[in-house]
Amino acid sequence: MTSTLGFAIMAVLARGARTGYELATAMSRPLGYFWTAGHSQIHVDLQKLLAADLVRFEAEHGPGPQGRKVYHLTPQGREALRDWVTEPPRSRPERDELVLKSYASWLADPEQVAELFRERLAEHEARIAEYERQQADFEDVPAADRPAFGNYATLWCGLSYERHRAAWCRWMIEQLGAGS
Amino acid sequence: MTSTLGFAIMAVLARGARTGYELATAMSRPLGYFWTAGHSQIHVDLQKLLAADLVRFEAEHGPGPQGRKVYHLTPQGREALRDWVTEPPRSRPERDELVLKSYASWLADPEQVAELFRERLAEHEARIAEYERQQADFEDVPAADRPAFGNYATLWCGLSYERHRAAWCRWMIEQLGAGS
DNA sequence: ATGGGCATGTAACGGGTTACATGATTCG
DNA sequence: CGAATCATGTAACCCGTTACATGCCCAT
Repeated sequence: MTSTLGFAIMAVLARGARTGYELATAMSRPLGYFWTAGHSQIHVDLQKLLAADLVRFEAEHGPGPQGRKVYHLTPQGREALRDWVTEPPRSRPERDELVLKSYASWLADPEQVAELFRERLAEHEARIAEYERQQADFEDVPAADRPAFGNYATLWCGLSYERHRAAWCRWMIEQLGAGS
Repeated sequence: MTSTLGFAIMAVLARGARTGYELATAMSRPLGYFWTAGHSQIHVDLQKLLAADLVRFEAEHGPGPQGRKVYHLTPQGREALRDWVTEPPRSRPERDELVLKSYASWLADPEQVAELFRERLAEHEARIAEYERQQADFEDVPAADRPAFGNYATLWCGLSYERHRAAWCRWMIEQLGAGS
């Protein structure tokens, strides 16, 4: 059974061949906002994909103890990825530390809690500005059958998420100030 | 080092003494939208909290092979929880399978992808209706030093999140239909 | 020549899920 | 008396993080 990370790797590979190292940088923060992985896990999963013949690699002479390995999707890999896209996602449990903190916030000093949320708000606002810049680089919404559509769709979601988060932070700050 | 689940347990215990079983039901879906855990993990973590003297229990004669154990926070536990609230959250990596699917959606049949998002949209709309009902049960926003404030804050966040998600689903469905 | 970036991997560990194991109480 | 619910716990396994280990290539 291919893990979700396996599909994430294949989703990147569907846009072009990469080394494990390049996959790791593409999937590290702050890029790749929706699936992150360290290089160790990527190498492990690449070997599983290799065993299932969903990816293959061209060995190249280059840096590293074993040289470069440029991975690409096999036709089966592309097919498996396409089939996976339309399957309903297995829902992962929501785990949000900041929401948990808000749940216990009544115990703490409101001013300190407000400070915590002011810091988060600044982060969200910075990300909103960055995503808006990225969105402005698109002249139009790409057509749904072009790879760029995937980029645009995730960007739209990320922007919407950050705005929702920022709004919540503002509401929290307001509430915490109102009691004084 | 207390795990985040440890703090989640303490956050529930701060509202009143519970058994491990009651903690597990309180932290299972669909309740407890922001931190879930199975009973096995809860028992493991309760033993760690016990070792750190952050919680204690009263043994009661009752059901179960070892009887009931009603856990409550110790003063140190309450203090640790209060201190933790105002510490910045260690950010967990964003991992969102649906966003990943949207990133690879250009590979698949638009109508099938649209169907996937219509199903998700229906789920979000159902949750919005439920959360709105719960929100209506509050007459006012509770004061920031009352436990109910924590409930209201998480509910606010959950509602805002579901609306953002629903909006994204609607946008996706629209885009996927536009190409025909 | 040496330091930083490129590059591939393994090992140890922690947290979480699922399955397994056990048994008391309560209600019909 | 049997089933559902309440209740506690262990074991196997998976996934991910962090740390460790190695070594090439290129620019200064």
